[in-house]
Amino acid sequence: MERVWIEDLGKFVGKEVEVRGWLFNKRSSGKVRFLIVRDGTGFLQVVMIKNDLAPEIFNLYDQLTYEDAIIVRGVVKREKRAPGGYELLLTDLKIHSKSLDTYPIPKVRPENIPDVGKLFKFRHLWIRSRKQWSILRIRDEVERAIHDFFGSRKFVRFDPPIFTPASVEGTTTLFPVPYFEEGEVYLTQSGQLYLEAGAMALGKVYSFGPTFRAEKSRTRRHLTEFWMVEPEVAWATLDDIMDLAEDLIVYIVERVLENRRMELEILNRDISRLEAVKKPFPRITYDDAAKILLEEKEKGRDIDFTYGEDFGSDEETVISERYDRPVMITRYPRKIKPFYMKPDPEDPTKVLCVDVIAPEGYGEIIGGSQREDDYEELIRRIREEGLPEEEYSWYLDLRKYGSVPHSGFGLGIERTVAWVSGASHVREVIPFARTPERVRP
RNA sequence: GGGUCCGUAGCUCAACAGGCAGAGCACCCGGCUGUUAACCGGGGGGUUGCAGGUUCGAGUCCUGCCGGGCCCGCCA
Repeated sequence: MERVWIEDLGKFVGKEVEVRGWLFNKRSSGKVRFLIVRDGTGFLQVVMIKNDLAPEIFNLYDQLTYEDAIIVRGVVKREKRAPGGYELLLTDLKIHSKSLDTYPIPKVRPENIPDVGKLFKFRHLWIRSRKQWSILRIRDEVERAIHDFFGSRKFVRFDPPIFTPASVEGTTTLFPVPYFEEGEVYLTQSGQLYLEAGAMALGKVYSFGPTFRAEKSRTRRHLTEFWMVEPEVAWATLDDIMDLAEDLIVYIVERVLENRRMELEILNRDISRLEAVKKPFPRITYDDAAKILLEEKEKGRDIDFTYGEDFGSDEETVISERYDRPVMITRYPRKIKPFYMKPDPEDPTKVLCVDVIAPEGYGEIIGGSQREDDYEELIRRIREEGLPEEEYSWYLDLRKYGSVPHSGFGLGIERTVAWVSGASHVREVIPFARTPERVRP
């Protein structure tokens, strides 16, 4: 008999197969009993009919409790009444191992679902639930889409170091790590400076990996450990990478709609909001965005924004509400952006940068820029920021030996997955979230 | 760093103005031949986060401590 995964059951209609998994739920109406079995690839209704089964098998039902590991055999049937469209008419059942205690997470009643925050102490079990299962499968699809996107455009994956001696963005906080005679190094906040070196060597590169920020940010959009994808392209201008960012986001959303529709439905995601994500995205400047905020303020909305400062998350939401797709905001004031961004030749008080704000209040998912490629100008900026010049000597070499225009951006995986899946908090979209107050489990 | 809310059964929550600590789910027992996070009947389950105070009497009021949630700033 063939052992199959639930996601492949459609290929075995009429055949007797074996499924190995865990008991997700059970119900009985006497002589007909139902098991919901999950095996990681899906959820399956299993039917036990008293007259068709030996009593010692039929009665095993009474022993079953949540999350027992079980092995079921039966005949696959197409069945409208079954969730998922297929069910298994049981012929044999084995309890591989019993749950030793009451399962700590209620799974049956929607009104009994604890606050998301409280569930994190059970994260190792919580990921077995339908919604978390769906979110993690969407995350996988997003990540896979990203690799396929860059692969098809012949970008070379370039893995920057995790241990770094200096900060990319001097203002944010770093996690120090003891490092032999060196004393202290830091966990990376961004691979960008290394990616710029990679772009000069390999043309089009991207990195995909974890980054760390020791910010005590307690919001639904922050983690201390999060994943980023960062492309960097030689000879690319700001407009070039804005096109790239737009294509990437559209592709990610398309792929999720194509391959993870069932999961979106389990999450009650409004799919029409995702279907609206098509090219072109609106492109506005910082000054345009500031005007929008001013208009909204005149309409009586409570907006606390001063021209010249960065947008807060409330302001981002107000701006994004005007559009049904991500909005790209360019040319922020130079003084609120890091040293490596190139000033706008038409207005040197601004830099050639872009933030992409996701719809529905999910906030900034991309930050990118055209990089300063002039040697003298870059030194000047490093000194202006009071950064340790010696640490940047290798970075300056990139401008010394055949400097070219180049641009790149970073896309936050968790914020993107949270937006696409409709999750309320980025902690839900990574298997084991790290926040200032939680590193367990 | 700032603001705000909450700790009662394994989980979610009640308990009016201080007066016998309760319900749903989970768990155990019984019933039901197509259930749809089924349903019906019964049962076991508590140091009310910890320490102190006020009171005839504290889950409830006061003080301190511990733990947690949500929002903002910073950012992706």
